[in-house]
Amino acid sequence: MKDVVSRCPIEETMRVLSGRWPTLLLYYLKDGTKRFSDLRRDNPTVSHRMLALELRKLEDAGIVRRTAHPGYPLRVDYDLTEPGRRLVPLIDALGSWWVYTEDDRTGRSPISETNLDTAA
Amino acid sequence: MKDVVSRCPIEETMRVLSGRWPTLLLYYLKDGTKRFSDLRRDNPTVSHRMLALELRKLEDAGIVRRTAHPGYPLRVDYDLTEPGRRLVPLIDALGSWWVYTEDDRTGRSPISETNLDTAA
DNA sequence: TGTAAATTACGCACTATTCTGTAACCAGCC
DNA sequence: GGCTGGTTACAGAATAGTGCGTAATTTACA
Repeated sequence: MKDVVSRCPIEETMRVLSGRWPTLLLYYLKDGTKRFSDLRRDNPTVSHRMLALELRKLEDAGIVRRTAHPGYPLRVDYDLTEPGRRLVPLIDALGSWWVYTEDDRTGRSPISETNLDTAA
Repeated sequence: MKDVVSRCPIEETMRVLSGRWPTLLLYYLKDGTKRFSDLRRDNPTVSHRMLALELRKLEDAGIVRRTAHPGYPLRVDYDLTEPGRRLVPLIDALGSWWVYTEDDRTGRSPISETNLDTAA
């Protein structure tokens, strides 16, 4: 349980993306810059604490950029970094995979092994 | 915490892939059919309980196929389904993303926003 | 030849660890 | 005092690991 520092990039990636919120936040942030309160509104089920925690995790991972504006009622903007933006289409691809393979996964197609012509 | 049954395919996908083991198992299974004990050998840090649990989760998700051979000593084979195999390159892409964006994520390139020429 | 031990893929109960939410509090400025 | 973003303290829930039990057959060995 220490921290085995797996050199495996897939594991590293999943360490950041695992959980319920990271991909959701990516989803909302791809529209552009958002504030803390915007993100809470976008996703009312995330708690104040979780949002702060997850945003910081994504920031530490270099996926999200945090910009604090000095001044009165505090203002902090969040947006995706370059790497973050490059991640978005990959996440989308996973969503497409889910939709596209639905019949196969749920066993609608009993001969999922034999349709070699459609594969590739 | 009930189960909000998010209709979002990305959330659904992440629900299956989240955690430490699913992508790892996918990684080992892409080589072909493996037995329970093979997978334990491949990844000595996973407990047998976790392995059984995760394999079943992947099976339920339609990503992994379980084939039990009757008779004792018990023998069970695991391999990827069609959807599972289609998932592999997407997972690999995440790994590549991690490696490829490393400099940007870790802040090696202070002008990660301005190198528009290199992007796309 | 008989008995004990190993094998394989688990299930179950118990414990340790981690995650998540609630609530309260803090900061600075109107 | 109110607004915004954030942190801490605590509690309960979810998750993960350890170890034991099980099945029927093979092997080990005296």
